[in-house]
Amino acid sequence: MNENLQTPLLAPSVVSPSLQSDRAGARQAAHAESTGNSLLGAVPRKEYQRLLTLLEPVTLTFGEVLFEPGDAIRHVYFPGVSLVSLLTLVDNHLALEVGLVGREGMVGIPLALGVGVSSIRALVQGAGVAMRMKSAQFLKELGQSLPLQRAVHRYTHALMAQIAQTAACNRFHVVEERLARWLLMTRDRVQSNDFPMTQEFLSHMLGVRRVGVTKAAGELQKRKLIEYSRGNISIIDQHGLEDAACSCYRAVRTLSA
Amino acid sequence: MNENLQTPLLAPSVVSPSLQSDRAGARQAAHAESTGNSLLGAVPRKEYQRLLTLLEPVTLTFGEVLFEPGDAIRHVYFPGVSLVSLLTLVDNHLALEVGLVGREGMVGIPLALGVGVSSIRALVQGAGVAMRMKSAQFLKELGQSLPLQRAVHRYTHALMAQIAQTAACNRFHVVEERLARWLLMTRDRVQSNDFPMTQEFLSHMLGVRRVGVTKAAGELQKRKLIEYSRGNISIIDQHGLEDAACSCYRAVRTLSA
DNA sequence: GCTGCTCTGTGCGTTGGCGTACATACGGCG
DNA sequence: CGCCGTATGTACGCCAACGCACAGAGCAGC
Repeated sequence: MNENLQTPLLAPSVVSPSLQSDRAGARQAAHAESTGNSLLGAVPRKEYQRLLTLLEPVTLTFGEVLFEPGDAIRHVYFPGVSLVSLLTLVDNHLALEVGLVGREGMVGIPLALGVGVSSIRALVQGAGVAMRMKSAQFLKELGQSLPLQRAVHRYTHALMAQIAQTAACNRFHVVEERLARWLLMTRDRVQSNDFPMTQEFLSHMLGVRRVGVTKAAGELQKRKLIEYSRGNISIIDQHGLEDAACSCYRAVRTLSA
Repeated sequence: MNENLQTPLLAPSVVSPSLQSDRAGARQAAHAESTGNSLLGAVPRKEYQRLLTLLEPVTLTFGEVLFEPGDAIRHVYFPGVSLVSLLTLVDNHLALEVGLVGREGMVGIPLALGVGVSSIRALVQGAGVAMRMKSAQFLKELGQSLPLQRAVHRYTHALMAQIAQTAACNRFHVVEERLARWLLMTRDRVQSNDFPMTQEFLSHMLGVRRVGVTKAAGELQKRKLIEYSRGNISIIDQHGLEDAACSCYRAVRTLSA
């Protein structure tokens, strides 16, 4: 697999007006800035401060695998400016992304459901910072903090909805629509209009051939919705891209709001 | 849509030896017999008795919709000898099954995650009996009973895994393999080798054309794995069918165990 | 400035599933 | 017994995506 995506995804110094008006932005409490994670940001300041003492900042590097199917979950991760893909493996070699976790969520949901073993692969797809907590401590905190429990449960539901929507999307929509959707979802999570991303990598996420991505991306570029070259993609027409994406994009965003 | 499936799915008077040795059977507590639901069966007898007083037996009829996307969840359902499909809708007309709930689970998981609105359609696919509880009472019980909470959480995880696996399955496997898998999963839940089922209906579950099902089912019949005629399907070679199914069948069964 | 690697683009033939249309077969009901 | 509705089967052209193979193109390092 290529390794050219190890460059961290940097938060843009200037956030576009349209991003600021996004629901995700509105939901994020001000005190979340020290972690960058808005799920943690949803708990009251006092408890948040306590959680902070248990959280360890880590740098996630591109291609890093947090869990494989069958692995014990040792830590839960709260991405800041980083991005983690949840992949289902099938037949021991094919992979398909079923979920995308950024600052709005956490990695390690099964633990919150009393299951200590991952059934999917969690792959770092955008390098950057995250906070993590030992599983045992997380469980303890979860038992003591109702707000944390609520936030985690709420996110669990959003993730389930996302996975279900993705399932249907993969069945009914063509590559070009799905690619557009994926780029938009990634953009929402890294809050930047350009990010490192090869077609090879995209092909694994979408579960198609690399040439399928080449064709779809070429078409989007021809229509002046995106630009890309050698592992970097820029969204240049967000609204146009939303029109090019399937309805699943707006559907999932509504559910997560 | 056809209506010939309103015949209740009857539990066979004689359960085959292979079914008895299934993990699902082993997990089911004896006192669950009054509801037929093994999720409820996982809570201790004492609490179970209390839950019983709050549960109302209902008969689910084929084609009945328990929730549509956006609906408030008024009751949670614990199927006995009945079967509920969870469908994701896309573009307002296409539907795809992402989950299948039988006696091993419950319908209305979002409620347990603090979300009172369904994001999917829950469609009765096999008529029969179920128990239901008012949402408010369910939430109250959930807050008071750790064993119930554990059982629900555990099932939530299994359902998520099932949905994720289904997503990949729909992407990578051909209709014939998916059909075989679906028949086996249904069999596990109704605990019978034959059940009413039209190809038209199957096509909606698998998200393919009816003729696609005709072709795949014809092939399976030619190979003497199943038999069918006018809305009834019989599995005549379970092991052969398991070989014909994709690996997802065994994968999901392992996860749910 | 050349070499080498990675990323991207193109060109086959193949295929699984699609949309549509129509043809047969079973079974209940009058 | 014959009719009719539903279930199932067959046929045809079409297309998105497949697997495979190889050709340019940009960037890095020596």
